Amino acid sequence: MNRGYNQADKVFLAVDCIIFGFDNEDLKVLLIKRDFEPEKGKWSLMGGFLKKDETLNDAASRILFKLTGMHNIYMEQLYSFSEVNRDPVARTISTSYYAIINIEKHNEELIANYEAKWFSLSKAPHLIFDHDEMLGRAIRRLRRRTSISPIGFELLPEKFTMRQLQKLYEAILDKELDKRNFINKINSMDILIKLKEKDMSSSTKGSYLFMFDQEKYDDKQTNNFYLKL
Amino acid sequence: MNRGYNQADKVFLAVDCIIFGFDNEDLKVLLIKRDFEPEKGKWSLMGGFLKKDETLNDAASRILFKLTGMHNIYMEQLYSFSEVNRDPVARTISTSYYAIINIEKHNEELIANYEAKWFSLSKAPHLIFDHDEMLGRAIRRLRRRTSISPIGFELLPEKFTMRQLQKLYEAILDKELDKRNFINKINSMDILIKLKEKDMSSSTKGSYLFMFDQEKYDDKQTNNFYLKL
DNA sequence: TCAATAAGTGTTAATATTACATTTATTTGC
DNA sequence: GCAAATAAATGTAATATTAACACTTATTGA
Repeated sequence: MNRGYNQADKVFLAVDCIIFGFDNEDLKVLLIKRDFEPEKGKWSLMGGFLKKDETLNDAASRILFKLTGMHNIYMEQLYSFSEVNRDPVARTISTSYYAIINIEKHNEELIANYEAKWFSLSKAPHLIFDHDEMLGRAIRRLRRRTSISPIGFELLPEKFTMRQLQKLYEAILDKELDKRNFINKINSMDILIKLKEKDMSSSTKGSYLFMFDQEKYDDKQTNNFYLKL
Repeated sequence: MNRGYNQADKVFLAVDCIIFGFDNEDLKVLLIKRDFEPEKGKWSLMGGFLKKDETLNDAASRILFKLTGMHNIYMEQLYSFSEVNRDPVARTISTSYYAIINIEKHNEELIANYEAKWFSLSKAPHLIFDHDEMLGRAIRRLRRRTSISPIGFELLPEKFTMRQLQKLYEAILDKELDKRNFINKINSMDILIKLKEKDMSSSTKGSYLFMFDQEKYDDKQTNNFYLKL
């Protein structure tokens, strides 16, 4: 019977990735300079087409790997964009994913191939198609995620100082936080392990390094809580 | 150049709708009995294919209208499902939408055509394909939505009692709420207009009827807040 | 040794949330 | 017409959470 399966309604399905990173100062997004038409030379999110035998998640992973050389990147599906003329070449629906990676772990060469660059959110250029909206939604989602699940594991080096973690939250939420209150709240989440080691780079006194307690972190990420910052 | 636009990768894109309603007791979902293969005779979400010249939102509206006879239904895109073999007939990706409607306003005839039925969430049957997962995600999203934007306008009659509103929240959140605290919190949102009229059906004393203040309601819906219940 | 720098640390006040019980208005049955 | 029954309406006190706030400590280098 195959009711409704009309070949004419078939569409291209693309995946576009909003890749976030953190350089200890700003929250950044990785953008590529398109080297093909349409919109050649303009800034864009990294994307690609869904292939016959892969899921959207597979496609997103593949696309992320292509640009960063990294596997097992944290990512989350965001939203599917479907304006009829959003892509001038052919009817294409695009499902956006946001990913968060450790900015130091990506493969520089690959990034250079794509003429990709990290941009602070406040300095990101205008993007092609509806990519600006994709980015906007991703930022909102990321901000909201801070209140229902811990964040940072994917964005920070293995060992980090409390101040680095605070700067990360400040960058994501785009607001300043009180040092003492922040520490108290993070501690009450009980996801950090305080090391004996100190980081001496930022002060003469040195500051203790922390690691995430993987198990507790994963648990909090799965079983949502509520954190007000 | 049309890099990457390979005809072979084109897919069918479907939209499936999770339609919520409220009968003053339970939160319900509207399901249809499939009268076509595959899975003929089984319960399913109402769905359809994205057509050439419409957006996903358009498609969802069209599908909702087909089943309920209603226009301008509140709805929200949820998630796109893309397991390779999720649909046994052809590679089909499905974007799910959840909608909330006033259960008394739908068109009974249309519903009968589809052998559709309202099910309390706790009594919903198993659904075809990945529709159980779609429903699960929709419930979670609806629950979360209660804490960031007001709810009820789409689910209640124009005039309603405070108790009805409370029952609605209790049904959505699946937990009992304290009457006085509930009233205080709802009042602090400042989205209701208290009428002089009373509803006499539920008690001898009668209880005041309320309406939503459309403007304030819309404002709260747009500019999120946080409501803890 | 002192000046400079960032780290580390607790308490109090304000606000928000929860728990909780009595009175009121009206109808109906005696 | 009075009593009983029913659900509505209402406020306060206790507890928990959040926000505001400033001084001491360790260390380096001038």
